[in-house]
Amino acid sequence: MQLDKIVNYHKALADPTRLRMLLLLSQGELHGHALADKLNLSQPTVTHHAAKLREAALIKERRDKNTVYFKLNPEFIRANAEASLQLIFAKGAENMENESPEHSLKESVLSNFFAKDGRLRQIPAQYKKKLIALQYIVEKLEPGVVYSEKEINDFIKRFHDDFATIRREFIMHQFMYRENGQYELNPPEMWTRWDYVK
Amino acid sequence: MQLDKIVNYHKALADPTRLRMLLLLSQGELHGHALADKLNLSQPTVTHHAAKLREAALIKERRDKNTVYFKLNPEFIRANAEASLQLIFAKGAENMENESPEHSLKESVLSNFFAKDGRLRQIPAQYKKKLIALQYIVEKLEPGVVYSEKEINDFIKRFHDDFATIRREFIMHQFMYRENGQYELNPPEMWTRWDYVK
DNA sequence: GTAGTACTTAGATATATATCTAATTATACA
DNA sequence: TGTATAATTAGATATATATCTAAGTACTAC
Repeated sequence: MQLDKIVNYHKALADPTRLRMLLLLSQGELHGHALADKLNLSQPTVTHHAAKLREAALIKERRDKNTVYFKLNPEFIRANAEASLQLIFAKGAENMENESPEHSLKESVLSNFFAKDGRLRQIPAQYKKKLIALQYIVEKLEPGVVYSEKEINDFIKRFHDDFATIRREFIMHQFMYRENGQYELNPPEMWTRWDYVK
Repeated sequence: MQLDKIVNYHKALADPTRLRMLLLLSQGELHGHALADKLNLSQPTVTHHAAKLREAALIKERRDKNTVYFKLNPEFIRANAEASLQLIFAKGAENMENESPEHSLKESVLSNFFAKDGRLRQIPAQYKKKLIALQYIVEKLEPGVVYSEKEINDFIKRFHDDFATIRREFIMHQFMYRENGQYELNPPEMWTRWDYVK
């Protein structure tokens, strides 16, 4: 549900400590310990807030030895801000209506094309249904995380053997972008959404 | 403190019920009862959320007989979204530093130019100090409320007898805007801020 | 392997807040 | 003035969450 994502975005920013963290990170990447120092907080507290920011895809992390460095994920921050305004202004009526009717299509695709163990029986041929299935899978990836091609393949294989086709579809419909063998989720605002396809 | 305003903006939007309210209001104004119906909530709950949205200046209210109509305050919503991104991206370092040093100037102006009863002894001649005094006064106005000229005059007279000069300064430094005798606060982002004046 | 460092998880506590019902206030109108 | 309608306030409750300490995990380096 689109609305929840926007709520989570705002929840992530609705805390002075997290805003201060982002402010510090806007000057460059920092590791957890440094953040705890600068913010006068315990390390677990930093972990707690970092998790929230990561869930909302507002920061990225990179591990070097046993130190984790955090940095901003500016595209996602902007994309969410934009999506929030879009939600309030651009859409309006349709939005509310959209949910129940289209919901049923989504549910029928999920129950018809996915087995009980969560695997995709076959790739839907119909465009709209294919998008629903792809989105369902892609949402299981972590936003902000950089995946190698092997990791993406292994991930997709959990759902379907033809990982090459699905990986290509991910790129084609802008669920992910690829840069020299590295894969990363796009912000949901960039995805080709089945519920806008007429 | 700038940071708190941003936090409050995001807190206001960090709740699904309030987002749904804004969504409904994006299609036009509604009264409390109608909102309660559409959202399947009790009226006190609507009052509760409306208060939060009003505090963050995201909605405006208008009373007709004993019915209160709510509508969006789009400029403020956009201004806050913008300010939030500015905070994270544009500024960075200075922001944190800015606070303590400049704080003392603000405090000295407040204690030197304002009497214990809260009235302004005299309008500061120095530009920066004048802005501090004006901002202090203007912050006592409700965001999103439309004031008549008489109301503004009466309001200013609580602080200083020369209401005409101060009213003119409010407009000049973009604290407020005027449209055929109606006055309304501008979003803080539009104010000429003393702490950015070099 | 053992020790050290950085981070995460678990569990406790205090505060905040979303929601409701019941009581109160404000306004209109007969 | 009395009654009806809409809104607000008060008070109760349940849930969420920010923070801490203590214990556990992951990785490095010797």
